[in-house]
Amino acid sequence: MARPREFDTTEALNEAMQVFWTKGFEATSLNDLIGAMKLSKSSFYDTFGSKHEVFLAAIEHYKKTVTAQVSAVSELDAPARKLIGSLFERAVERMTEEDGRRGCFLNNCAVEVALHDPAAAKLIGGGFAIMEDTFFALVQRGQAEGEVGADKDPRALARYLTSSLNGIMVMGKANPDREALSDVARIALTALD
Amino acid sequence: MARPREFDTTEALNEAMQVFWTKGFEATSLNDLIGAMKLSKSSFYDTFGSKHEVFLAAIEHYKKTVTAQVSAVSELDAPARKLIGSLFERAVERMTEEDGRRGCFLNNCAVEVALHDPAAAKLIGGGFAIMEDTFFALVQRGQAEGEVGADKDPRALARYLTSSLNGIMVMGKANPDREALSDVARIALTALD
DNA sequence: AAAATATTGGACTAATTGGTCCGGAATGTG
DNA sequence: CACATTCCGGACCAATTAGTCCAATATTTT
Repeated sequence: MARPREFDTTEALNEAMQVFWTKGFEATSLNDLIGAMKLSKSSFYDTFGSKHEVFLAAIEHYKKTVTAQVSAVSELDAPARKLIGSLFERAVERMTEEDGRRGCFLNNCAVEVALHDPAAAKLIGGGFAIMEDTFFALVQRGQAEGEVGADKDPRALARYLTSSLNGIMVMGKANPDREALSDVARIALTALD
Repeated sequence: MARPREFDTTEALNEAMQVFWTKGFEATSLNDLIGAMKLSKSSFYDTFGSKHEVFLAAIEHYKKTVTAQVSAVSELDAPARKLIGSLFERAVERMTEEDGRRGCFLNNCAVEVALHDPAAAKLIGGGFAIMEDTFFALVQRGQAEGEVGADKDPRALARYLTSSLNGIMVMGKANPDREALSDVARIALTALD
């Protein structure tokens, strides 16, 4: 009984991303996917080709939405240093929320598949690059605003911040202790001085 | 044709750990395991019970070997700050080696299964705690030696170092660029000043 | 209303999954 | 040599895996 459908591809991709995000690639089954995406197996293969292709598309989708959203923070009208701080705070906050413990999708993917899936690895690298560029812009602005050490290499700092944020995610998975994570975030930010 | 065997349980566990380390839990099949451990399926179940139990045992094994090995570094007769630096250097080095890209087993496990496998999560948390304690001892020694800021909270610093090291591993998975990782490590260590 | 175009459920593969079980072969002990 | 104990190969299992295919149903266009 095929019902009327105005099918939203990006919405379906979003659902797929959610599943991959919480379960990981290997642990996600076809049934999980078609359940979440609300389409039939036939339509799934007609439209997306394979589990792997959907996975790649989900990573792309993440970049276009979540990462871009983070990236938009850098445009906000506040001291850059404060914005960097709030990004870290927010990460700590989320790792202690039930729903947030999934961490960062890119992070999860990097750890689970980057080694064995070159296509995914490329997309993931691109995602991290966006984060890095976001931090890069913020660091430069922070330097112009005098709240970030002007002598520092902004590119290196951007890399460092990206790495630190991911470190916090990993630690949060094993031990979502807010104070411990806060300690880490606070110290990480002192590198900007 | 059963051959004489003097079966080494911890050696088998070590092989199992290697497989889980490079492939992850989900992607490792029973056949992968019994192949690497060089025992029959029957013996596998007789001796170890299940895939999951072997997984947990592998995490324990990691703690007893690799983590303990790192922990031994703190005993070395060199300035503590230098030892911390060399732990980071070594991590960067390994992430750019073909064989080292697997990263840290605890890190991988934390990201892949901590959310859904409480038993594993507990063991993983314990592993990170060992790392943290190692750094804690080193930081305290560094403070006594005057090479680490005496005003800093050593516990917080230890957490921070553990987190940073894991951040480097994750970044290395997506982009094993030695210079970039070196930048990160160098900046991370400035928090000790 | 008829034809063309989606979209579907679900039957169907072939392979693989983790796991059980047993008959038999090798071993050490008496 | 005989016995108990290990250990193992491989048959077997039910469930699940990703993926294919088609007949049937729904919608859109004519």
